[in-house]
Amino acid sequence: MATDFTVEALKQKLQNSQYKLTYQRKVVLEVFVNNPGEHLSAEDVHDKLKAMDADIGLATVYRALELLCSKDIGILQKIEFGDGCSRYELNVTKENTHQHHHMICTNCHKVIEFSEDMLDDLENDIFKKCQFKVTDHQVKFYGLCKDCQ
Amino acid sequence: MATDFTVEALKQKLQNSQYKLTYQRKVVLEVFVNNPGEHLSAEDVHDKLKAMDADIGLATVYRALELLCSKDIGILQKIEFGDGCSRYELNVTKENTHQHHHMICTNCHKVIEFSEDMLDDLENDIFKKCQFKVTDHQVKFYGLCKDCQ
DNA sequence: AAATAAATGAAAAAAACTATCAAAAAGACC
DNA sequence: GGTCTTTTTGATAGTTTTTTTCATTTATTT
Repeated sequence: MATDFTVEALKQKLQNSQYKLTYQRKVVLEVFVNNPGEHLSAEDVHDKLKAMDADIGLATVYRALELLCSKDIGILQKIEFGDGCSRYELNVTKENTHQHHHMICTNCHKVIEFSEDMLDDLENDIFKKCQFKVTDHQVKFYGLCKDCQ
Repeated sequence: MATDFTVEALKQKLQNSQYKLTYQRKVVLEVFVNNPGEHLSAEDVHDKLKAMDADIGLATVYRALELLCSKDIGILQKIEFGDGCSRYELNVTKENTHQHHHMICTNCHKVIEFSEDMLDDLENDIFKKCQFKVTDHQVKFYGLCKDCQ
């Protein structure tokens, strides 16, 4: 069951939790669908919307991002790269699907994705040793990309 | 070769890069040595210093934290837990040493450490597939701690 | 001890985000 | 369709964290 990023799916999820499907929420999702693989800040989303003649308020962008990241909706995922602002991307995590990791080049600051997970052993180990039930994880690798070595 | 958090080691590293050993940098390091396992924000460090009668400027705390985290010094490590501020801890990462991971309870927001690494296979795989040379990593697990399940 | 280069403190400024509240829009009901 | 109720939005002000500025102080070199 791959995650579905259509407006229909959004509408469904919103209605399941008593939220309304608004133009603003729709176009925020659109920005992510139209810019796959990018890690956008609230400001980035706001700018891209302006460029596509959908000039919605910045506060609304923040509110939409928060909602789309919430446990209820879960269409987006928030990531911290330590560059002073939160960034967001489509949430491709699902029970049976593997998660991807981020590799950050410490020289050119490019962010590359790595789509294998391989953390199942570690998560099982954590549960055995600490009784901590892992539901999600975020992994960042720092190092030198192909071009910067 | 375990990392050494003495003032002598700090002095050495600073001098290697033309930095000066100041009282302020010394006491910032001291706070971390005296509070092992804690993830302190700049504000936290500033407060703890005030409490030990070393009331240095907050801007200086920020500057010391940045320097101690830099590649040149590398005595501290910056972590983002997504709670609105950057946090810092002693950097225990070293070539042959295993890194620890953070587990964050999504219910009570407690942060627990897990001291096994187990990412060598994944890092080797990354190098084979992407020619990305990993030098460091940061792993965060989200889930429910023992008390919150 | 004097010179010089770097670091500090205090305050202002910047940046990212959040709260407020009146006006507008969405969905429900007839 | 139109009306009602509740949610959402936009604009702005406010908060919080972090950075910059610049005159003064401190560390190291000579």
